[in-house]
Amino acid sequence: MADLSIKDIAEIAGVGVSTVSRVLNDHPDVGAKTREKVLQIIEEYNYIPNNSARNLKRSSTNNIGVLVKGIHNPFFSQMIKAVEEEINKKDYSMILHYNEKNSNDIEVAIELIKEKKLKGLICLGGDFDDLENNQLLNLKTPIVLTSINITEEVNKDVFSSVIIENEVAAFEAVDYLCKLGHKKIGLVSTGEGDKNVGRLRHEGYKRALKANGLEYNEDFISFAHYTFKSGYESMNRLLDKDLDITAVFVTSDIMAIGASKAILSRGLRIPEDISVVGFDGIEYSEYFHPSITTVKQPVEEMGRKSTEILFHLIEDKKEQQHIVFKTELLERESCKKLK
Amino acid sequence: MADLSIKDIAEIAGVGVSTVSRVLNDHPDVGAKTREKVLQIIEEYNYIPNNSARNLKRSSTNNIGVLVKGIHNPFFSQMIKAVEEEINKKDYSMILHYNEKNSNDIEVAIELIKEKKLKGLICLGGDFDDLENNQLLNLKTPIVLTSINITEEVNKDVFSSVIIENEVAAFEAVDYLCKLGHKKIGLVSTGEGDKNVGRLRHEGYKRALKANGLEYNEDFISFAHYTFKSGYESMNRLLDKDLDITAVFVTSDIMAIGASKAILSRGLRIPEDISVVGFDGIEYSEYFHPSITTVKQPVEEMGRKSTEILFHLIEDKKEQQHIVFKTELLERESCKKLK
DNA sequence: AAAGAAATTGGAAACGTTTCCGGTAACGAT
DNA sequence: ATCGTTACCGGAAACGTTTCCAATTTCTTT
Repeated sequence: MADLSIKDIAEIAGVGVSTVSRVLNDHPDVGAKTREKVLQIIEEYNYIPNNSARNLKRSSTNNIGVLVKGIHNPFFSQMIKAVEEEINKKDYSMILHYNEKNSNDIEVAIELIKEKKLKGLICLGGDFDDLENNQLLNLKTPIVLTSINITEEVNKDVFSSVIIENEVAAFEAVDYLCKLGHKKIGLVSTGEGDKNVGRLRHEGYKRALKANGLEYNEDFISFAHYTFKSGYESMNRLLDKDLDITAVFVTSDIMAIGASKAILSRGLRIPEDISVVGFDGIEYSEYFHPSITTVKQPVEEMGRKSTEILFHLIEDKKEQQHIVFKTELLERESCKKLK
Repeated sequence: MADLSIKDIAEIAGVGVSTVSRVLNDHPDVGAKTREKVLQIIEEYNYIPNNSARNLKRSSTNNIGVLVKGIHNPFFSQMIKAVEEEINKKDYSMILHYNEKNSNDIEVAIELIKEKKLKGLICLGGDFDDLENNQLLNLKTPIVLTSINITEEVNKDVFSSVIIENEVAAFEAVDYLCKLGHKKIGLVSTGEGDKNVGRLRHEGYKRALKANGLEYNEDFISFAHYTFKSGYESMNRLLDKDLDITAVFVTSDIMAIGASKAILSRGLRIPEDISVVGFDGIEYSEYFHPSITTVKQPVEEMGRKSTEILFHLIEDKKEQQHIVFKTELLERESCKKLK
């Protein structure tokens, strides 16, 4: 049978449609007995309100967009999962969209918001810096940037954000290697084009070297992007230089796994010959052999918090929030103390 | 400014709203010049039709549901990506939903379809066997099961499916080990509760042993579910039995990585002491060290095909399709020939 | 040129909600 | 009994489309 409408329910319950609507939306002025009866009929006939009609009338949807740059990174898969769970609890729908590597994230976001009439958007990774004439601002849709570094101070009034202390975290990681006695520490990191988290991790590396009286040398840097393969190749380029590095900091776990593979494939040992520290704390790094010491981001928490902020923005129209999470260095098998 | 409506466009273009609607929907009977003019106005004013109104009128949505069991498996992440791309090309929206480990997949599917008024559903993994009184049938929403084995013949009229030859693929994997001279081959596989692909891979293992004159022995079997950790633990249980196995077939790559980690952590070598064959062909198995020989599923193709079938079902109301893909054994570093 | 057919167009109803507005009922106070 | 207040409720308009139907224009055919 065709779906029941609110009119049918009203008729069955012997009340007006507006009354049913009020019950449905928890509006106050409806008598207790009437409310009870209507609720019972709804239950009995398994009535589900038509969302399209609702959305049309309310001129908005229940759609939350999630825009992801770099699906292949399990770090984001995990985050998506957490986000989905939160969204689902509140009876919104998650519309997932993956961004190509070279797409203009801002443009895609705008189009997505307009086209799907999104009520809010969460962006996982990507670049949202070059905001021209407040395109995004005047469509008034709340946006949360997660794992994205906002460089322009002014943009903090446009977006909310959830992030970690990338610079500090990287500092701690490299400082850890220094304290273990390493003097020649390589860096495998995302390129200079990366104004986002990659740059900050790079900065942390620099600062840690300096703090430990070591010289920063560009020869020790090799660029990559967020894939196994790129980490592998980048590490190989670094090793080809014969710099006798004893440790390497890699700014993401999947790259760290690629890099580790490169090291091991050459017959070098981890950590005996080269120590490795990764970044992210995905499960993969724990099950690599040897397990990889890494900087763990509280990924689920970050996902949940992002969603929570978004709902605040949507429901209460509060001002933007900027949350910074702490990270934790997980010591595992991939690092060795030099004597 | 508020969004333009079709009425505004009609007015600007000096035509009736129905004409604009016809242009929008590629209906035939509208004159070439009028069509041209309307199109130009639409372009100029950047008009985007209101989807809620559309959906209401059409009494359906553009939402394609994707129901995933086991997000943590990168095999599915990859698949989701492929599916998303296809869905996006056709200007539908993907609504992603993750299923809990112990949820009733059929119930969730039904609820999802009703609640989100889905136009179609793709299920990645899960269990859709115990179909009671055609609950799903009479809501008439096309459903494609991917990587799910349909055991009840009658259900092939209810769902379409995309799958690989699990039994054959597993046979080939184990046969490969046999041909390398292995006599004592362990199996790490999903439990007996798994009526799905796990069972078939288990069957393939059995048949390969038999075909090579080896005895099937339950002692050599250890059960797990699809996580790194479970693969790790399961392998440890197997090794604890001191059966002197020289090879193990693991029915998914993430489990295989966990299992390999267990082997290596004991100081055993791969492949010198134990050979390992995995299943799926995820990228990580290539970057594990040693890289893991595995059965590669054409995951992107499978995702694309699933979506394609779904669109056929939606648009042409064709009959159900059941596609079986071929797999490929990728020989890598984790297997050794016994002399 | 007239008639009929075909192509093109506009008007209006309908989809299922929400919400404004007004109305009735109940009740206490006078 | 009348009035005013409050609580509760129903009718109907409106949201922005699609589509049926009828009307108008254009084209063919004679």
